[in-house]
Amino acid sequence: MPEGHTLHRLARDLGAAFGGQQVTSTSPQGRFALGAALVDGRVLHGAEAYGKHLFVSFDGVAQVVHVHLGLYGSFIFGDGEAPAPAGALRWRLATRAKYADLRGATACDVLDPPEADRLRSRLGPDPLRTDAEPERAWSRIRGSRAPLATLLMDQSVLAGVGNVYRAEVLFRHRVDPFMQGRFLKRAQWYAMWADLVALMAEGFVTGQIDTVQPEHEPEAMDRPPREDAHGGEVYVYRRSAQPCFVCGTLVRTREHAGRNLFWCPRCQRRSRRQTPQNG
DNA sequence: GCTGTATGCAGAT
DNA sequence: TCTGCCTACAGCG
Repeated sequence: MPEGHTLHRLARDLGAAFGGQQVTSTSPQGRFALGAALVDGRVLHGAEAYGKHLFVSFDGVAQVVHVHLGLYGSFIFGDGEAPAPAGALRWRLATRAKYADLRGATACDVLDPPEADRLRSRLGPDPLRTDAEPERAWSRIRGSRAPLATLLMDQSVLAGVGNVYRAEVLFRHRVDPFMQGRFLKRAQWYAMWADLVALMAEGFVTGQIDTVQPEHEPEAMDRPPREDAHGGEVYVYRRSAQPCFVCGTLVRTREHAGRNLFWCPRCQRRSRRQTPQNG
């Protein structure tokens, strides 16, 4: 479930499991053989997330290992001796006591410091980082004719927000996903930012995306158990054609820039003042 | 066993 | 706007 909170959890877990320890680093699948060998036998110095990107550093090596999970990637942690590698195992970090297996990642490569800087500099502010500057995102949004649904998923505007948090934060602020960025008010943006900071911090702690306020929780009896990968209760994400928890209108979905977008057409109706002159 | 789907993104067109 | 890519799993026949 790789939105930003997942990567920050991963960074924390990698640091806790291997920080300050000498690790073996291998790529049984072979696709990351050179990179894995570069840090094999080194002491893992630390792991840090920027948006959906993970950077792992090692003592005595200037380069960092960069991981992006993409849609399918996962890091699985285990205790004890690692089992014999099976399937497409991109990267394995291990000590005698623990191991971590990376599969399916879009990116797992070695970056030298300038490359890592370049990557980080093209990312917008990350709500889970204390060094984030939400004004940078605002400066991109305020003049933009692109719809908010596009802007919130653009990692150069805002880093770490994915399809679930996008849908949920727009709903929680009753904002029409198709409204152009230039019609969003500054106060609205800062309220959404503060909300993302809080929601994603909670996601970081719990490992779930849970966005529904207690007063909107549906009756437990009426609710099928949720098996979705995001794990928590959400207002609109993947709830198409189900009644909105707030107004009962059926949640809508539409493909937008190659991704599924979900919203409540009543709660997130465009106000007259937000409507562009040309329609 | 096959098909569809998924919390993502880069590169080509 | 499109295609490709990486993996796992549910649902289906």
